[in-house]
Amino acid sequence: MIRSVRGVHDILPAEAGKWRRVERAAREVFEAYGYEEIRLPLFERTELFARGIGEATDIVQKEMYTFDDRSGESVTLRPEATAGLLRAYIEHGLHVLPKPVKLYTLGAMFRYERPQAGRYRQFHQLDVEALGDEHAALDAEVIAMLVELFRRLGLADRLSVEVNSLGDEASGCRPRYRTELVAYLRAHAAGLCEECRERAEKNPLRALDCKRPECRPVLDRAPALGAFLCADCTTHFARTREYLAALGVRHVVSPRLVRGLDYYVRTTFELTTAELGAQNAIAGGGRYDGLIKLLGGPPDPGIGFAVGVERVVQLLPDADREGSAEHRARVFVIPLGEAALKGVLPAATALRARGVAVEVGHGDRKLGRELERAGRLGVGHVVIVGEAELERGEAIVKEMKSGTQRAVKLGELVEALLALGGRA
RNA sequence: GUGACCGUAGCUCAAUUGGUCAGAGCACUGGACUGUGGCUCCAGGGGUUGUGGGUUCGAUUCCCAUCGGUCACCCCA
Repeated sequence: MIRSVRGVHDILPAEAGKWRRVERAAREVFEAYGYEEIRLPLFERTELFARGIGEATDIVQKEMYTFDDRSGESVTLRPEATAGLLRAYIEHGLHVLPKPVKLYTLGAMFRYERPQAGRYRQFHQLDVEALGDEHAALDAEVIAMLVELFRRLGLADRLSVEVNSLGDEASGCRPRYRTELVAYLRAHAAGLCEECRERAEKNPLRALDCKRPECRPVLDRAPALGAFLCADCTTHFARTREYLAALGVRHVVSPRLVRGLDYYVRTTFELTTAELGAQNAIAGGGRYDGLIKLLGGPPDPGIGFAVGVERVVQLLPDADREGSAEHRARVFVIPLGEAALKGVLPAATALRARGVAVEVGHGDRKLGRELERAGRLGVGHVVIVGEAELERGEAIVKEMKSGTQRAVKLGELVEALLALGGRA
């Protein structure tokens, strides 16, 4: 047997309904906020991710699906959507559109990682980016929209919203803080775990998020980023929070919220849940004002987020029997014998053309068996056509729930069933 | 990349210290019920016990390897 590749999963019909719910809700919410869909390639030149995500990040160093195509060019299955979306924004000159340019996309991403709860090699994200506008009101609107998505999915009260400001590379407040933090971590290396001592050199901000209790005393007294923010960043963050309050978005400031990608500046945010084990982040994003320029585009600011669809789906309750039958056949046609089958096919086709889902039996089974199948498929009505009915040019329409049935002329069958409408 | 636990029918799981132990329930197909269902009863199909080696008279059971699953670390959505 040929099995699927490690870390990838089939989404079977029983689960697909939940995915559709999530995707439908996302489209509705994003479009209500003025975002338009953009569809992007699943792979890009490796260089794009190396530059956009950061050479030093784990994603680029050890988690990318990278290979050479037949021309010898190195390409990579996208590990996230932002880099490719910005590439398209630059390549097609979308920056000439009225700002902010609001785009969303959804689909599969790939990372070569060891599978774990909520983390797979092919995973799916909803990705939203608002480009060319740095107003704090936009930061708040983006976060509010994300919360609205989860409210609509009935999950809002199982999530918490964390926000932080990382300062700015350009204004220098983040570099200043990083220098200070590294000095502090080195000075107190004795009180830190080995990993944190490494982080102090590699990625100092991430040390703040260490889960080991022995590191807490040192880390809790580390210099706080907030105190180092420049005047502009301080104001931007304060105003973002004011707008969030005005939008009614409850949130907590989490000084340790330091995202893993190099390009984030100023506002960062995350939606977390206590229900998914170690992979507790369900969505996250932030501002990346220098990234578009870094990728060769105009000096436009940007802010966006990604939602892990697998993690959202895990939080959704299983659809009940009614819900899962939503898209199944609503009418089950049971011909008895070959002649009846041929006689009823035109009506079935006509119904399908009118948007009614129809399942047609093959005419070679016992009526009782077919009714049993119809019952288990959960259809509302069955149409029975036997030889006797065929001779009279009729069919029997039976309502499954009540068991009542009546004869209908074959020529009037389509209209009769359509008239049953939603109750079918 | 590191570690822990796990791998028997499509699914959920049984199989006493290695000795008819390859089974049950659900699901599927057919029959009881010659054209009226969701119940019941009966029967059937389906497994080289993840794969490959090894120990043994004999391995689902013990050992090694490998592949996969799960969870955690690293990191991250």
